[in-house]
Amino acid sequence: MNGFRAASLETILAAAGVTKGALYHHFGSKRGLGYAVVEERVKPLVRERYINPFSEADDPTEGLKRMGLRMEQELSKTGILLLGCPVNNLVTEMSGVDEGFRCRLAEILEEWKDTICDGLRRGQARGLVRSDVDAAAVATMYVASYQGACGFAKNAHDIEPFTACRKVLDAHLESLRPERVSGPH
Amino acid sequence: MNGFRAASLETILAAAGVTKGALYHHFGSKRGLGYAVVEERVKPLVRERYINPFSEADDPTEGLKRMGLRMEQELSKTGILLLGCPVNNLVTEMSGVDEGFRCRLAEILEEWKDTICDGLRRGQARGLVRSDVDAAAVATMYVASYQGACGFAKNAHDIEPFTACRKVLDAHLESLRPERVSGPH
DNA sequence: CGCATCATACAGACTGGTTGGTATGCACTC
DNA sequence: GAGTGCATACCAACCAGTCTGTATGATGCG
Repeated sequence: MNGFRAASLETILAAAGVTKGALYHHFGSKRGLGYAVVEERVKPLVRERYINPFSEADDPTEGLKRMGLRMEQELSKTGILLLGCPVNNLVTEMSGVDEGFRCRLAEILEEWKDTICDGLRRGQARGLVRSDVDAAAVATMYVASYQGACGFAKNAHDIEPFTACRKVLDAHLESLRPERVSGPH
Repeated sequence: MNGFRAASLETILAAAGVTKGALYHHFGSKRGLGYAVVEERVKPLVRERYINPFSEADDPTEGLKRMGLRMEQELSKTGILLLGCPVNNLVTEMSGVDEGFRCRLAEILEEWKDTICDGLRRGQARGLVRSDVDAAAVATMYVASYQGACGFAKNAHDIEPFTACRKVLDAHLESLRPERVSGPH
């Protein structure tokens, strides 16, 4: 809710039930704790919740649709909508002021994008996706759009903008499918 | 760079060349200054730079393309990329902790979305846009996607993700055009 | 006109509270 | 007894906001 910098260390300590000594013994600084959270919590979370399920999907088109749906379900949980996407939050707050955060977040976004890109390319090879689509660009667009949609919904205090965005993106995915080469319309 | 809360009042004061007395005389609080900035700077900026040019465009499809291009040009100016989109920045930082900010930002996003929505509907009436597209949803998606693309590019320290995103969105716009009813392929 | 009165528009020192970080000390293990 | 893992008191820095003082200009009045 408060972001990294406005979050009081004392509050974090109290919530975690540890003392300042323990924290500085293990992490060295507030920043060190932040890095660890990104590496050991946020990154695995994105992997497990969005990246891996997409990788395992048979059809990248369906995989992307399910990714959007999954995110919407997550945001629909009580309280989560108001918190927003942790990646988007940290990107906005920290990428301009701390290289350590920026690089760690870039790793997450890149891995996310690359996985989608690979999936689309495999889809192209198997004739599930039109061969003239720029897989990398589409992958970038999907990651960016869903980040933006999270922000929009967060500010609206309403999941509706996210849903609207997802529907348009789902429709767009259909337009990436190859047209039937033969057969009746 | 620092966001609203981490920005020191003293620094703002020094940069603006005014004193604390003057600020508190006119704005009452730091928050009051923030509200004024959103209302009197950010909102007009979004209007003049993105909303109005789109309204004046003849073809909503072309209008949206130019909107993306305009945003990309803006982000390409030295230093701006690292700052990111002020609307996106404030949404992420403030919408969860301050209703005043949230409402003012929601006004901007809504006006932006509504203008695009109206443009698309007029386009539909004139046969420039397929009648089966959900204008409101598409409008929401465009605003959200460009916000997200700004964040992605900001974190990458590179305009490329924005460009990629814009190209896919431009291609998507073409798919919103009605298919030719008659004539040779 | 000349002077008093008052409101506005600041200037800047000051304050109470909070922050991240540190120094010291203690318990426990090897 | 040396080292590790922590607890806690403490600190300097910084913050938004307040308070007092003052310069300036308008207004009223004799």
